[in-house]
Amino acid sequence: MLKIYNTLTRKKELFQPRVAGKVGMYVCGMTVYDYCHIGHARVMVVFDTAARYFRYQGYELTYVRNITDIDDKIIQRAIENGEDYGKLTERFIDAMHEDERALAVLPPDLEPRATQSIDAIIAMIKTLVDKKLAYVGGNGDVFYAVTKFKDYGRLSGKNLGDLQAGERVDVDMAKRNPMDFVLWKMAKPNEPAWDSPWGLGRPGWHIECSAMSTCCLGNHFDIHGGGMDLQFPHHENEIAQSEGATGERFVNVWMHNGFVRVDDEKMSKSLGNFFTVREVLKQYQPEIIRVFILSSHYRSPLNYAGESLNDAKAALTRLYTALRGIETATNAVTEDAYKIRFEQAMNDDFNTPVALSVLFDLARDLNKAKKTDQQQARTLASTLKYLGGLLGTLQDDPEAFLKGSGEIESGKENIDQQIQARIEAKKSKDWGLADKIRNDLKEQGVILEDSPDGTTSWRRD
RNA sequence: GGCUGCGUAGCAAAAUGGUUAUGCAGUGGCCUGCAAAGCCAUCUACGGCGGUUCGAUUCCGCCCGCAGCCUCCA
Repeated sequence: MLKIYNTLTRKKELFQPRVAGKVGMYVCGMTVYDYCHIGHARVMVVFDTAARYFRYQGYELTYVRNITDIDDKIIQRAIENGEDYGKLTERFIDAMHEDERALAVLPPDLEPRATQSIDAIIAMIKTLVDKKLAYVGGNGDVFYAVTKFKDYGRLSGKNLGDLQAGERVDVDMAKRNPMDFVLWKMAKPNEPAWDSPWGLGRPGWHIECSAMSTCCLGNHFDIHGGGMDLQFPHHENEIAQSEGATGERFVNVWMHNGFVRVDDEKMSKSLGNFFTVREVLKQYQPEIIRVFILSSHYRSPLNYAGESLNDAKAALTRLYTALRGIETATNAVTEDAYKIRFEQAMNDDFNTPVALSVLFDLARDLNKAKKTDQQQARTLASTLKYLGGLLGTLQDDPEAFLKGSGEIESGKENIDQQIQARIEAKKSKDWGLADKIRNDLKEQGVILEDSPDGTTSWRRD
């Protein structure tokens, strides 16, 4: 029985789909004006893992993750670059999809874009204006009147009184209440704009998610996810908009993932302490990043450091080393004991660190079986690969992972030659030469491993 | 200031009212020409002070420290 921590109730709850056997999940995606960093990668990997698990559990899942392709930052970046904003967003959408594929993140079922959802956005704003939940401000922008929504602040545990006491809020005189937020923003000259009942302009950030999620999944759906920082005000505002407009409950379960940190500080664009996915990929194989992300629970902070990536690499190396040289069959019988433990972990609010620990126990068993019982070894290896697959890992050929992908062929040939030379040296008991070859290769980052049968295999350090 | 959440061994990271997490690193052993890998054994814990309890790292209170949100941010 799957339990999920619901931000709304601050408790783990038994997951009960609105419609038996079906799940609708919406996740706030990227604003595409720059490359994805590791924090974005975490959202992608975390919810991809959840999506995979829902499907594994037999649910018919509709997974929606939007793209914010119009907002202030995009416009600003386009101006800085002297680039058409549409060209800019296309570029970064492509880059995002590339990163996603690298991290074995399966595409969501629907990926709506703000600029392609303008009609739905305008319709929702219109409803809100008609219901007097929204008004046109002094500057022509349309605002949501937060005081008209009784539950405002419930998700983030805030109340309007406390918020208004905050002094850092820039009071916009066009608003009636400082906490009111913009639904439709009037265009300045030469800005991208769409026609609306309130004039040429563009949607505010919060409304697009309300419009796109209800469009794709209906007024009321199961799960809404995103980073912790979106809890307030973004998700709070979404609730106000959607429930205000439809009069129905919006979302049953709110899931928020924790941040990636650098030196105990949030990794973010504004702090400038971020590492892009493509940057990290130059140094580490993509699967290492994925395992790094899954090695901590999705709600916990995840500290980014070279050391942590190295840990993930070592962990993954152990698993692939266990799988090395064993035939795995896709339809093979799986070891139920491990499968059960794995599922128990995942059922407990997607506890991937525990799920991974099950894989390590399995690997130990597999290593033992390799020496004694080949049939059992195959079963365990198949189970390991199968369970790993549920986390989106261990699907590579073990040799390919251990030898490093994108290896230069000539490099490989050279290594093979050296290994041959060393085998000859060993045959003539020239240990000095044999050790020299091994050390030379080690300095090139190649580690040799002799088998009892006289053959030698290698892997990258 | 208000509201969330966190504080676990050398590092990372989980669970749990009494019994092995797990990965890396360390130590001893097996294996090996020697290594590596693997296997076996093993050492390092639960921020501080009180309370509840037969018993608390685990529940409660207070304190200290840290982070996040309250402003665009995954």
